[in-house]
Amino acid sequence: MLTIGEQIRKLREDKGLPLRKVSAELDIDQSILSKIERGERKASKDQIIQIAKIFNVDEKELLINYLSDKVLYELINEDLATEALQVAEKKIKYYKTKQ
Amino acid sequence: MLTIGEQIRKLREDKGLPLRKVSAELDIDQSILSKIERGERKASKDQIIQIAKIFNVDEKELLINYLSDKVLYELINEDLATEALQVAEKKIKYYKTKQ
DNA sequence: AACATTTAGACAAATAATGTCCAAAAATAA
DNA sequence: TTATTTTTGGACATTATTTGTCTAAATGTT
Repeated sequence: MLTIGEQIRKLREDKGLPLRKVSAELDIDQSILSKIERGERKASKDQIIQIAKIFNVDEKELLINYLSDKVLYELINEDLATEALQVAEKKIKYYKTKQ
Repeated sequence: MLTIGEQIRKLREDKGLPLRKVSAELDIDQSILSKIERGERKASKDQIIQIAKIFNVDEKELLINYLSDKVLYELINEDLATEALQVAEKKIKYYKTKQ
């Protein structure tokens, strides 16, 4: 189970690319990409989509990892995280059927 | 199934209190509380805890509703919301056992 | 009508997000 | 070891978001 940052680093290292190359494609400074990979900064949704393209991997899978990390980040310091997630699931289902 | 805002409004109206009174206790303008109740603004965690005290209701229950709403808000426009939530649950469990 | 309550929106201040740039540290190659 | 490349840390700037005040308009109540 990898964080989105770890997954990006793995994709990059598996191709033997330096931060410089990938960050150039993303049009951001390499230090930002370094921070994203180490979880010190968050990527944007657009950046994740671009990364999926760059490494030719399934966009959905990457986005799911990205989104679940965002949720994790929001709840990780909460005692009631598990309970909140379960209620969130019910709510999501409820509002999805409503739409 | 009420949003945290709807729940707060219900608590307040059941006691017949005007926004003015409750917002004074929370030390915010009444227009802010009005917006919180209608989901136009987000409350802070501290405000939720204070609201639980003001209305003498279970703090945990209110916090779970608050946190799940925050998650919902983050995912409601995402096609992959359900999938992300399920992965988030696995991750939470994983990181909880690690700690 | 008079009064109380709620809502809308312009505005301001504080905080968070997002990036650049450069130098230091670490890893790799010669 | 020295040189080179890559990665990381942090100061700084800019922009966006959050969080609030204030006032006036809208709505509800007596």
